[in-house]
Amino acid sequence: MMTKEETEKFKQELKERGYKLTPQRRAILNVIIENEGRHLSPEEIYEFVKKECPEIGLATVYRTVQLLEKMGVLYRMNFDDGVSRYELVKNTADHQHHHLVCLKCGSIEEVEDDLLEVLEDKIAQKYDFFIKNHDVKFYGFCKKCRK
Amino acid sequence: MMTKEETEKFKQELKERGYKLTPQRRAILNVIIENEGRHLSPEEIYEFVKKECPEIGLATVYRTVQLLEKMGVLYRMNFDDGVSRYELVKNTADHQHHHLVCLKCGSIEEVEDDLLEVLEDKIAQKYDFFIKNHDVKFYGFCKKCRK
DNA sequence: TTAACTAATGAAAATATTTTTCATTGGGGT
DNA sequence: ACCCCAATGAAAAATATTTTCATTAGTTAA
Ligand SMILES: [Zn+2]
Ligand SMILES: [Zn+2]
Ligand SMILES: [Zn+2]
Ligand SMILES: [Zn+2]
Repeated sequence: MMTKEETEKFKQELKERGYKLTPQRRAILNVIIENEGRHLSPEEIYEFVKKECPEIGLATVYRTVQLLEKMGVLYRMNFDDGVSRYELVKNTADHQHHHLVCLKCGSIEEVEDDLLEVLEDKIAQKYDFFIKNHDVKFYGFCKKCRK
Repeated sequence: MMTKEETEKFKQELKERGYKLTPQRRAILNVIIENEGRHLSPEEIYEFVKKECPEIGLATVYRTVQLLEKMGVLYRMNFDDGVSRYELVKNTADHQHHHLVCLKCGSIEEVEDDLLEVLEDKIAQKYDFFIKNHDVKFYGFCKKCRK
């Protein structure tokens, strides 16, 4: 659950862009914060948020995650399972972290280490391409599934 | 256009798995080969292949690219533009190459250098995860769009 | 506090991509 | 040439997402 100060900060950020703080938006952001690390889909967020906000519509969830993405609060990701998934942007790192996707059990693990500076510098030079962010997934088999 | 030998090889690979060589499959693979580097979607493949095979159905294109993916001939990729895109698996490298995606013009450039061995070794150790392949996209601005 | 303005909402319809169904065709082995 | 069953095209269905629209409700300023 967001603290009063966090809610106030969120309200401010919305206001700056001409948006309003609604109970639905607060509830959706709460669900995402409370499930940090889970990479929820709109449908999954909807199921959680209905507990708090039973009258909410799925379209509002879609609209809100898109809004939060535009505001830089969320990242949208695609793990090739047919749905978009969202996670909080960590303001500690300027680039998105990497993901380990298990081909057997589908688990998604986060990788702290970035370690792409060398490669990115090389690419920037060789291809004359300014890199703003990256999307790095490693597919393979997790510890559990290799036993 | 595939040579007679390439077609024969394709037919063999199909046969090994109990599949048949149809004019549709040949035409679809031809389109993909002739557009190497273009990352075509099923709909785009369909438009090309209709010139050769006007009676073909879109469902056959979908079925065929999935078959070719299962056979290890194609990779399916997602550039977040709402469609799947396919490209030939290059049998020179064991891992898929990286892509530079321009956030302005949408162009997709391929990166020869892999340079992920160090990172992958580190991940394999630290996270006890066996890496089979990766999906690496760099988002940013291409040379042309930075002018 | 109230009134006014307009953004946001829920429900339903629409859209877009992909998959499935099913009757028919045709590849490939005999 | 014949048979078997995999493959096909067309249409329907399934799935995820977006849009429409009438109504509700934040926010601001009188
Ligand atoms: Zn696993
Ligand atoms: Zn993550
Ligand atoms: Zn560009
Ligand atoms: Zn490529």
